[in-house]
Amino acid sequence: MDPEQRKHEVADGVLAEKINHLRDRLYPDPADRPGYAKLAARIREQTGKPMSATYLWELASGRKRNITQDTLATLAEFFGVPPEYFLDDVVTSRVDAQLELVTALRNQKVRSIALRAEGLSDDTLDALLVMVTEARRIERLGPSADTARREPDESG
Amino acid sequence: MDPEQRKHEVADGVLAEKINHLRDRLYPDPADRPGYAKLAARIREQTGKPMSATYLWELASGRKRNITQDTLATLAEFFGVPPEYFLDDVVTSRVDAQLELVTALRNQKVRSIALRAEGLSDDTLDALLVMVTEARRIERLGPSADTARREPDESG
DNA sequence: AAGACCCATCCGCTCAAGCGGACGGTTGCT
DNA sequence: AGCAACCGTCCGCTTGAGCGGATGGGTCTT
Repeated sequence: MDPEQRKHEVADGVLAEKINHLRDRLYPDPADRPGYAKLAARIREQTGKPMSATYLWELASGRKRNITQDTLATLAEFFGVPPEYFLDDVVTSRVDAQLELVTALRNQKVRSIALRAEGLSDDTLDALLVMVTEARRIERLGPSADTARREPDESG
Repeated sequence: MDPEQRKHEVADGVLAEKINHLRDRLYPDPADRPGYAKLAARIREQTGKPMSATYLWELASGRKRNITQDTLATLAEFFGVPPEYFLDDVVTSRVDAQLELVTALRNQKVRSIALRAEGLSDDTLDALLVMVTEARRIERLGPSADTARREPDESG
């Protein structure tokens, strides 16, 4: 199975899967693997922050999922993962889309052009768009990643 | 609490600052800047998730700080930043560098121009820079935020 | 067979996350 | 002057995150 599709269907219970996965990885031997009571006790000892066995089970079984920043930080600290580990979901794709733009804007002159284009009239922007597209053709560059995309928002 | 051994001390206390910073970046013009009531309404419209004006103010003023994953995702989605922005300082500063551009790039056409300008030769970029600057003068727009800045990066 | 543990699961409570509605102050329009 | 709209701020309420303390069932010793 491809791991890209499952993040859509089980987007609700991902947190539970991640906690169980981290517990299994931290205690590979099922014989030595502690239950939620002992695990919560160890989290309390190691991090100094509160953590109850009941709530830990509720999280691991998917009954509760909307955790606060404090709880998230506690789990991340104990399992030795960055806090972002627990919240990478469908938003990741949107970040990727932004990264594409960030790559283009690494050039200082491209940045300047973008900044100075802000606020210009629609007609002027269209004219500039024609120019830059034509310049691309002249310099024998392939079409930009933008040409294929169609985003129907941005009221203005 | 225990203010002794926290590694992300800044990330804890300054959620309020981050929210205010993001609001100021998204609405650079103080005259057009909405209050918490209108801002919350826009968050609701744009994300489809609930968000009250009172709670938004409580967050921005530092009265509440331990937000849940849902609220965090709502804010991140609206402000166009990765959710880690509110957790990690490193991510915060890295994203902040881009936010100024994101403000300008809300316009779809400006985005397209920036994407297509990538890879063009230096001479062509200079020519485009002249054109867009001239267009600004013709349309009676003030100088962009970029014109005053001198950044000594991008050696090549 | 009974005591001592540990397990997953459940019930019910506390308290803060989150919200609705109001208050007084300021700006601007008529 | 009045009204309308918006602002930041406060109060009190509901809801759910998070927890303490049962419960019953399994697996060891003795």
